[in-house]
This record gives sequence, structure tokens and C-alpha cells, in this order.
Amino acid sequence: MSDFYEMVYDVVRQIPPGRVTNFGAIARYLGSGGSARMVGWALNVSHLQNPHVPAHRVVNRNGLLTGKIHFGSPNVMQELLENEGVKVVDDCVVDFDQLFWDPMKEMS
DNA sequence: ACGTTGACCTATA
DNA sequence: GTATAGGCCAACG
Repeated sequence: MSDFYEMVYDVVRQIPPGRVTNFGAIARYLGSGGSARMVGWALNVSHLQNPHVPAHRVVNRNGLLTGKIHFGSPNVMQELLENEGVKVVDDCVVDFDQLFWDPMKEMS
């Protein structure tokens, strides 16, 4: 596996329950800068990884659950988030700013 | 090998 | 404030 993928998975796994983050933060943390798309690709195959990666905690900058379709069923992602206490309305995370988890600051 | 697509973001108008 | 443009790198056809 490429180091990029491993780093992405590592960061995503360290996201605390009930918190969410976006692709840009992860991309910048990895030093890829604007390569946020690569993060998406990494998460795309994340379901094959072991241990499982909580990709449901990763959303886009708008807090929209863009990748819900890749979870097998569109409702799975929202279910998981709500199960962790994250309110989701119309595929959007409520209070995204509060629940936002920045790897740069939090991991330091 | 080439063009298109993709769980996106930043910048400029 | 929204609209459009550019960039980013990997996978797919």
C-alpha cells in the first residue's frame, strides 16, 4: 500500500467518535496541499482495509455526505453518524463547525 | 498512450 | 453573497 493511503487511514481512524472532518484538512495535514481528491480515492478502497476505517466521519467542506453512496447503501453513513450523536439533516451534518476535527490542531 | 472521471478545495471575478 | 476557473493526482475505458 502507498504511504499516502496508510496516512489517510491512520488519520481517519484517529478521529474521535461524534466528530467529523473534511478532505482539505487531511490533504493539508499529509502535505498534499490541494490533492483532496486523492483522499477520496483512498477512502473509496477503505472498506477493503483492515481494520475498518470510519470513513463516515469524513465529509466534504460543506459538511455534505457526498460519499454516502459508496457505503453500499446511502442511508448507512447517516445512520452511523446519528448513532454517534451527530445530527444529520438532508445529508448535511448539523453544527459541522463545532463537530469539525482538525488533524493539524488536534493531533499536533 | 490519451482523454475522462472522481467521496474535492482554493482562488478569482 | 454566488459563479466560474484552475489545480491536483490516481484510476478507468
